[in-house]
Amino acid sequence: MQEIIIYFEQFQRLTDADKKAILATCSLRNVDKRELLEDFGSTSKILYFIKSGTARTFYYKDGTDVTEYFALEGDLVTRVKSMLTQEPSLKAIEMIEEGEVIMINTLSFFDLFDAFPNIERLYRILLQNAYIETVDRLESIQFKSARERYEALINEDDLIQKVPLKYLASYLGITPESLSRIRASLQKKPF
Amino acid sequence: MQEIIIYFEQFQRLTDADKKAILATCSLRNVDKRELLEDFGSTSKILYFIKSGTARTFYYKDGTDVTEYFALEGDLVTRVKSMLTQEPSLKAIEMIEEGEVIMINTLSFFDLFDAFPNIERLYRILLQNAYIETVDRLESIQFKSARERYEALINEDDLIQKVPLKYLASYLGITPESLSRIRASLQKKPF
DNA sequence: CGCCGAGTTGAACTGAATCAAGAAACGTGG
DNA sequence: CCACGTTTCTTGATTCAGTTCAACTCGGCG
Repeated sequence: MQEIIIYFEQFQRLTDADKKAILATCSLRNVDKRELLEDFGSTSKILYFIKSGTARTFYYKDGTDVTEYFALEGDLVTRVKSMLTQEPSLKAIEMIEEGEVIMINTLSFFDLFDAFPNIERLYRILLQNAYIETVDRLESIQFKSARERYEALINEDDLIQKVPLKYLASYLGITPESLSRIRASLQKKPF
Repeated sequence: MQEIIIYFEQFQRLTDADKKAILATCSLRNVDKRELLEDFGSTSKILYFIKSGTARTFYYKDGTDVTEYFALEGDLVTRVKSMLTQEPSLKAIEMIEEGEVIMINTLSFFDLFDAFPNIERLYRILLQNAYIETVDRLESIQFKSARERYEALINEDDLIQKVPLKYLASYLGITPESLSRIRASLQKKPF
């Protein structure tokens, strides 16, 4: 489970004791394609790190499936609001491609804060980054056209192209038909 | 400056020592209408609490003035990204109505974290709340019509109705003309 | 007063949604 | 490993919310 330590150390230098404490809150899980990491209605107590595979958080909005977020290899996922408020979530986390995830027990993890200040700092930085990402995404939805948003998305990580189109469409806030047309038009003039 | 303590205690119980430490990082400022609390290009080192008056953060997007956020009486405002990353901001904070603000020196405030765990916790909660608010706003922009967004906005705090229409429009991600039409149509059938 | 920015109203235009139908890809069972 | 049915993706025609551009009105301030 070293992957997660390597990931964390991008943001905050950790001592051996820090690392050991973190690893004690973690466990591994293999997940099949289509399997749910977390189901609707439950309260989030786990933060997932995607070792391999692809996941998404999604929910039903007026009966249609809406993808809120994609987690590719090396990303963290959780149902943020539920994890932060400890209220049941209306969202679920599903594996799009089978893979392996590291599960961080958030309650044990939060308990480390008193004894391990680096870990609390790390957590704060993760939270800040996620926040900034959301603010940026808000701006992009508000002021960019569907096409610009799609282009920005594949530029930032082209792995995302292997995700089924219908999931991508709802993530971008457009219909699958529109996304299909955007793709077709990019084929013709990809500049 | 008790107002800010009262505000904070909604989220985290504070000892007298906590309060004293917080107040030592605060100062007061009277601000005129149209005056900038923070100008473009500077790096954010202050978190503002609006004692009275109204403020907004805004920036120029392709030459047009875009309001990112409104802060009414009893709200906190800052240029989040710049405050968190300590990079210069392309945004500014302006007073829409003259009033009085409490300025929290964030660098001193962050320095309190080691000695005052309650304050670090408080900060984390504030960050979490702001994050959740942003996630909700993202969802509303993505899935609600302009009219629904406007209705939701005035429902949550009708003080916002006294803000000039053009600022409201860009906040909602629509043109002033569209907002004017929405208002006109609500006059006719306000149900 | 008269000007100027803010708000309103109208008409034409456009990006994306909707509805509908066909093509391709996918997986499951024989 | 193929055949069939289901799901996913594409393409077309139409509609609609919101934009753009332009002209006009109103209210406040010098």
